[in-house]
Amino acid sequence: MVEQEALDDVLKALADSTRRVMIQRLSEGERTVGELAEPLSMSLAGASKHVGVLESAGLITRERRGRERVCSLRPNALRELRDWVAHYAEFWDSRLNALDAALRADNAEEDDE
Amino acid sequence: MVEQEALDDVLKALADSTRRVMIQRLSEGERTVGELAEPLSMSLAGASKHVGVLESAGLITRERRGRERVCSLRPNALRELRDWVAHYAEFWDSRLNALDAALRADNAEEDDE
DNA sequence: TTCTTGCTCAACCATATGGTTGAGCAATGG
DNA sequence: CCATTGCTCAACCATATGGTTGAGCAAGAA
Repeated sequence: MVEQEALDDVLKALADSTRRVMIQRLSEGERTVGELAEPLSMSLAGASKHVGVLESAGLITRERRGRERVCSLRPNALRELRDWVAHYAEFWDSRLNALDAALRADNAEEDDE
Repeated sequence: MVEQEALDDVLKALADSTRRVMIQRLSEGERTVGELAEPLSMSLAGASKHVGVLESAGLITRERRGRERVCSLRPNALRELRDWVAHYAEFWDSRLNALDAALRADNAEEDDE
């Protein structure tokens, strides 16, 4: 059902704030590797590695265009993650609702604040 | 707004299939560390470390009960992750819809299959 | 008390990860 | 042609991660 391997790669790729910043920027539109690297206080080669991680996780694509490499988000790679999280978020929500109810009950009892 | 540090910990914790299995089992109910370790072809100490990672990411709690440590999921730690994913899933979905539309258009043209 | 169970902790090891630099290639500009 | 720009690759380094074993503590059983 769920391809655990792919989910692993996606989660590992996202578990780094540098790469999440890249995803953020790419959600605004295409960016070259250089553009992604620019605000990052890191060498270009370092940024390029991060791009590589995102690419092999299937989260983005890198396309040669002249001498630049243009990156764009790949819709659909996050699907699996979304489904996974949604599954547990459901569970979480029901727990939260139970918690809320309990807290409301407590507050009603105490009749304070 | 979003606590990047916490999100980092949550994503790192989940980016390991062993720990996701633990989450899965815990979603069915409380489990002791030993119970979580049992199906894992790994030493108890190893499993205990994984439990520690989940705990310090805020995803579960570990409570001493007699000589056992009982683990349970902590509702609400996944909230931030869910929100993050939901944000991008929205983006992803709109892209996917565009893709679907494009594909439908292609199929209509080809009028095949 | 003594033995056993359930677990944690510390030390250690191998490999993965995140970063660097330096070399070098391919495309564009002079 | 040659220089410059945009990037990748390989080598290297430090630290983090995932696992092991062995010691040991705390609680329950005998």
